Formats: sequence, C-alpha cells, structure tokens
Amino acid sequence: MSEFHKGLVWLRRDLRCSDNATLAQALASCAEVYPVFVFDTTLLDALPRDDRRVAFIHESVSELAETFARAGGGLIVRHGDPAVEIPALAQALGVQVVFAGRDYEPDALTRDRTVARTLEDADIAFETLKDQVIFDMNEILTAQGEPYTVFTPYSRAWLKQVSAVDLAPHGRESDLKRLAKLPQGEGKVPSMEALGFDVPASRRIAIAAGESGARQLLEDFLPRMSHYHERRDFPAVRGPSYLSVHLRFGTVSIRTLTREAHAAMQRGGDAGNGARTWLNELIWREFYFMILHHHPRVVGNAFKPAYDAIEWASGKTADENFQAWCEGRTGYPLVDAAMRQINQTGYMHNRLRMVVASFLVKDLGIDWRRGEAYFARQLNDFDLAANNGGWQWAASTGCDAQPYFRIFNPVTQSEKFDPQGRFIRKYVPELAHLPDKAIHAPWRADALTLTEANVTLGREYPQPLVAHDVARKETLARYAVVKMPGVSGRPDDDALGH
DNA sequence: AGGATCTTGAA
DNA sequence: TCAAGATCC
Repeated sequence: MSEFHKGLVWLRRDLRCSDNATLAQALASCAEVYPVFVFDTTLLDALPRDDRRVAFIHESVSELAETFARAGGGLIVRHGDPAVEIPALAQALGVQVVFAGRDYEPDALTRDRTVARTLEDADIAFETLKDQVIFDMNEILTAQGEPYTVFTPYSRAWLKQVSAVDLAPHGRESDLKRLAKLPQGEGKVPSMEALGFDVPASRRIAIAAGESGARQLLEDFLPRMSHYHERRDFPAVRGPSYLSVHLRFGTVSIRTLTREAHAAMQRGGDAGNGARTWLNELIWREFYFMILHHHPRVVGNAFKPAYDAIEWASGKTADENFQAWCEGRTGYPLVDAAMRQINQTGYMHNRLRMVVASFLVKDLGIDWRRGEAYFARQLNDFDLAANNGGWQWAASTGCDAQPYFRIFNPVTQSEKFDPQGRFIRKYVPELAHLPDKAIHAPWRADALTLTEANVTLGREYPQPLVAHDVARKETLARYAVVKMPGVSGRPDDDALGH
C-alpha cells in the first residue's frame, strides 16, 4: 500500500527520467505521481532573449515530456513564479505531498522555504531529497565532526566513505507505470516564442540536449577516460568529458558518472589514473556544494574576510580593461582566445578558466566578483557553487585557494598548454599566420615576422593591455593588506551551522 | 591547480 | 650557456 494517494514531483535541475532520486521516491511512495516543470519567470525574465541555456532546457524538457508520455503519463509544464504555481497546482490536483531535488543556493533555499510554508498551510507535505551530489551537507566530516574547508583531506574522506550503496541508481523503469494520466489539456510544452525567447541556430549549444544527448556524450567519453589525466590540460585536444552542462541541468545523474569513474579506478593500472583524476573533479564539485551550504556568505564575500580589504582597480581604465577582457581583446592571445570561446559557444576549457580568472584579478587588478558575474551570464554549465569556488580559488580569497602570490604567467601558460597555438589560431584568426614561437606574445616578435603574418599590433590585434611583470608586482602590493597584523584570514564562525 | 630569481653544476 | 634545484613571493 502506498504512503500517499497522489504526489507531485517538482523537477528543477534534474531533467531526467532515469536514476532520478526525487522521481524514484515519489513513485515508490505514491499511488499516482504528477511530474511538473516550471519555466521560472523570476529567473528567466532577467536573461537575454537569446540565452542559449534556455534553449537547452527547453529541448531537455521537451524530450522528458515525450518520455513521460510514452510511459503513459506526461509532464505538466508551467510558466510563472514557482512560489505561486507549485502550491496552486498541488491544490488543484489534490496531492498530499510535493517532492523536489534538494537545492543549496541561497535564493533557491528561500524560494523552497516559501513554497514549503504555503503548502503547509494547505496541509500538503513538502519533501526535498538529495539528488545532485553523492554526499551533501554534513555527510563528510572531519574526525572532530566539523565540515572540511580543505579539499585534499575532504577528498580522502569522501573516497574512503563512498560505497556501492551511495552510487546505486534510484528507481526502475517499470515504476513509471505509477505516473498519473494528465488532466485534459495538460502535458504541452510552450514554445520558445511563447516563453519570450528566440535562440538562433548559430547560438545554440553545440552539445545535444536531454538524456539522450548526455548518453551520447558519456559513450563518447568512456574510451577517453583513461587518457583524461594526460589530455585535460590542453584546450586544443578533446580531453574533457564536456558533460558539465548535462550535470548542471541533471540530464545525467551524478551517480551514473561516479559509478563509471569508480569502476575504472578500481580496475587500476594506467586506465585508473585517468579515472582517478576525473573523479577528483567530480569531488571538487561536491566540495563546493558543501562549502556553499555551510558558508552561504561566500556569495558576494571573500571566504577569508581579510581579503575583502583589498582595493581592486576601479574607474575608467578599470572599466575599459574589464570590457576588453570580456570581449577578448586584452592583447594576450591565449586569454583572448579563451574569452572568445566562452562568448561564441558558452563553454570554456577548465585550464583556460583559471588562466583568464588569474589574468582579470592578478594582471588587471579587477574584483573577482565582476568576473564571476560575467561567467554566470555566459557559461552553459554555470553553477553558483562551482563558479564562486573557482573564482575565489583563482583570486586567492577562497578556502583552500591558491596562495595570493601564485600568479599565472599568461605567456608561459600559453607556451605550455597550447604549444603550437592551435587553440589560439581557432579563436583569434587574425594571428593565425604567426609562427608557433611568436603567437604566444606577438608584441615580442620582430617587425618582419609580424608583417609576413599580416599583423600590425594596434590594428588587427591589440597591444597588450598591461605588462605582466609590472602587473604582477602591483598585485603583490595590492594583496599586501592581507598580511596586516590583527586582520584574521579565517571566515567568521557565525557562517557555520545555519 | 605557479613563476621569478638566484644558485649550482655540467657542457 | 643552460638545465635542474632551492627559495621566495
């Protein structure tokens, strides 16, 4: 006998049918289950009409609606404020319970608390379940029972604790027979136009959406996983999985990915190294979710408060430099190639995220929050916890960040990780004819080399915005306030245990 | 998940 | 003259 007669599953960033913890729980505890997705106007109204992520979500939701329909049910879709839509729908359908995947972002938590209160007034239960990570909140703790703030011991504890139970898929396909028949007129997905969006084909994400897209990409990555550790640092090479956007919207489950990595790791040998390195990246993701849960103040604040005393560059020059960074015209070819990649595709290779972040903060002296906000607008795989963690890592303001005096040299990074300039040539075609030796720092090339490559600095391609060696010294001075006596580098304790 | 600079020791 | 190591930021 089921615990509940009718239940509603509110899908948010878990746009899949298979191994969905929330859906599985609903199907296991209700006789009839209605899935719903809300195109959230409180989020969508702030986005440009051609935001590519909306197209990805729209395609993924459409595929999911078809999958549910084929199984005899369907997906209810709304366009509005979920704080209004979800309670209204729950009452209209007469459900006793609403299930949702647990979210960890401050704004989402506020929204969920509002929904929970409204539902409670109507005597409807609201249950949130862990789905997007293997371990969340307080599941990985130090021997003293404290949450970790350093990655390496956290990852060691994570690996020690993980077992087959944590990675087991949730639910079975046959459970879908409990999907409710939708009321007349429900089950349609509004068009992009009706949602107020229009994303031309040229701007669409180059990765196929939906569970089917994720499956294709995973199939493609599995044979490459054993090489991940030796290929992942080279932006011109197909080293990464490219699954981040699918992980972001939940079109693939973290358990599926972790099972593949863990199994390959157990097999050991050379294949194990690639899998181990990749799994580490998945653990970084969990680490940042956990950090955000325990320290929501990292949104808008340095994890280490002392670093908020740093005076970032401001004024006209800083604004112009920031604009140049955004548009990929800093005069540093690898930085510009990376920024043009994110602008054109919504994706940026992970090493380049570190390179451009270091450049913005430590060469241009600009507040990391401005870079964080730009990535939030542009990245297909944007996730608040990981993006904030990454920027605070690069800016040295975060927990377990790189030390402030560690400053990437954009030319050295370019020579090391794009030695033949293949990546640069792709995104900065005006430099394509420069020889390998000159492409990383065109301002150092002699006049003849530049002429032969049809490059005049300041015309086809800009002079460097700043001199790295000078900027580096300025940054060391800028960060000196951090060492002032009496200024604590530790986060306040009141951030804990909320 | 670095780099600049200085030192050392071999070509 | 240059690669590898040590040390500092």
